[in-house]
Amino acid sequence: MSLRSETGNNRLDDAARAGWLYYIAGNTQEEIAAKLGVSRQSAQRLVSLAMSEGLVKVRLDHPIANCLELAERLKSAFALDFAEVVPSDANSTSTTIGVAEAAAGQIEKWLRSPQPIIMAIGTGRTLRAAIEQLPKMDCPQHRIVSLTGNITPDGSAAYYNVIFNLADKVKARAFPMPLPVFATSREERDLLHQQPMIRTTLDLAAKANVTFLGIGELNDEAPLHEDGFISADELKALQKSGGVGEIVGWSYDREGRIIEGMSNDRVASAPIPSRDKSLVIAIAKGEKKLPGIAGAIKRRIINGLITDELTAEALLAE
Amino acid sequence: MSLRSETGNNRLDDAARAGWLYYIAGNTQEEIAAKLGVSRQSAQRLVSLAMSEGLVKVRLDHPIANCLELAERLKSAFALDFAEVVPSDANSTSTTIGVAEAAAGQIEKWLRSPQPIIMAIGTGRTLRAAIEQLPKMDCPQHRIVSLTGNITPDGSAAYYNVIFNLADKVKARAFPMPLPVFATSREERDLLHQQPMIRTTLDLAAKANVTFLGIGELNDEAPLHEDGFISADELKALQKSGGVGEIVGWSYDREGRIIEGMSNDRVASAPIPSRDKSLVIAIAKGEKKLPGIAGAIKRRIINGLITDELTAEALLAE
DNA sequence: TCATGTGTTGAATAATTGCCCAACCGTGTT
DNA sequence: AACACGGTTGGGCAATTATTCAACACATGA
Repeated sequence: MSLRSETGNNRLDDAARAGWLYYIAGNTQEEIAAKLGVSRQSAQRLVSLAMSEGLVKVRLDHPIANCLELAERLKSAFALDFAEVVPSDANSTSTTIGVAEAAAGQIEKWLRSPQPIIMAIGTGRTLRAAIEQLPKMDCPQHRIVSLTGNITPDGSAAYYNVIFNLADKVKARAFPMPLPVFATSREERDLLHQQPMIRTTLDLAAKANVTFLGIGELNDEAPLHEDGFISADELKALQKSGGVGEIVGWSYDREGRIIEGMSNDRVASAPIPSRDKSLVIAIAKGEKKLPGIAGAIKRRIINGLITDELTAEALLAE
Repeated sequence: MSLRSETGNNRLDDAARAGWLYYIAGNTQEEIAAKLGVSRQSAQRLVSLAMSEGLVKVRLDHPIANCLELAERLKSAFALDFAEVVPSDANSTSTTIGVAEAAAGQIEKWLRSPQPIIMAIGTGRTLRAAIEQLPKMDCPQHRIVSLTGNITPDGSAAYYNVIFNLADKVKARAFPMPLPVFATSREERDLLHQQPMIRTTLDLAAKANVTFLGIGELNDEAPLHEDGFISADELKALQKSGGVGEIVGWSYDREGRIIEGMSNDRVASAPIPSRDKSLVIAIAKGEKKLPGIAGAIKRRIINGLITDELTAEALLAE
């Protein structure tokens, strides 16, 4: 089917072909090998390549009773407007597996709307994993706005700022914030926010219909620190003031109170959109994020949550 | 009743859970069995249940996926024994790009067979482009037979008769038809076909294991006319009789019926090999050829097709 | 009560898949 | 020319998954 000696692009093509024959047409790898004219081992490699390159996307479409029930209980216990709970895999240490797929499902659902919507996007590893699960789409009617700056302290683009990936994949208009994630001072931040272009983006963010964001922990592996946005001293200070979690850079304590001063004075992120007029959905799971999630839902910093069974149970046990 | 439906629900629940652990979390069935507290076999059954019940949805996010699906649909809609669809490039006006490479791949695959085969070859621009894509090979075990004469009305070799190019490239024995493409009359054609050497070639063609050929349109740019095989008047007459396409010189209408009389009386080509006992694969794409392709598959003048996405969709839309 | 049909189970086994390794190929460097 | 290197290939084998089969549970209706 394919000639030898061709480029890497062709390799992905073959991988897609193999993946299709395997996962959709149900061929064995031996049959695929025959059809593609390669050895069985190569067919196996192509199939696994299709998977590892994310060409193949698996989604599970069934409301598992326990998860549904947990979601309902979460909604009623914390006055959430939206909750989704996915099964837990006790052994897995991944902080994204499962919730990323579920988040992708939700994001896709919103984007399928023919009515134009404004979707605000936070940042983080979980969100990035979710975006990766999204299929290619064509949604020119929607606008996607970033809640955070996209420039790191060293001047490079922030890796976990995923608005470009998202807008690219779904062909929607993107409104990034061409700002550092943190300004050097409150004054600079306020000044930056005065700029007309930034103003427009901030206004757009405030009008978002739905927001998807992650929750960062503020323990010693806080992503805010690991990614170089705040110093070790600042992290310590935040912890001392009771900081347990962080959303688009805004740190808060276990009661969900935004901490006054410190790094919060410098966050250049947009304010989190209204939880009265729109859905603000956090995607987060895991024991380490528990205090952060608990704080965020307590004061309705968010009003929607995608998490897993274990986390849901822990939240309800409090 | 409630008990029954409850157990059924639980079973599906477990299936969903097992499917989730398997496809999303990447557990082995043994791990799943341990987590769900069932035997490994039961876990396997749950996983396969999740799949067969459609709980698990697999998607392939790559342009090739659509092509493979279209190929399957073509096969089932038109009872084809073979179909391949390549991605369309809407910008390109080439009538060969993509399909030529795919055809080359198929031809190569057949030629790689260690068992001796007989391959019949039609004529045309698309086929020529396909042959050009072929790598050099060494296939003395195979025989390649031309379905058409190789002499133009002016006595020169027909340019789009590609059997020599092909046989040369793959070092197989070639059986051309040392005849004009069209005789001057039915009587002459029949007489020519009586010649022992031609007889042998015709017999060989009838025994072909696989045939590759192109489809010519019968609009005002009909290659049959442009290459000087039929006059403008003859073309008009064919069009008037409903002619929409032509295969190795045989003209047919939109129902795939070979047109009686006219140029068909003079075609010196071999009959198209059996579609019951062998594969007859046409390589054709493009809007202009659409009626020709549609007619040919309708009556199974061919039982295999290599085309592109747009053409495949148009064929299926009829 | 008992045959009967339906559906589930685990053991055994067959089929398929995943992985390691040595060999090989093309490329660039000394 | 010799050589190292990154990447690919197919053989061999171990792990995993699918299927078959006999046994069994259980509801149903005679």
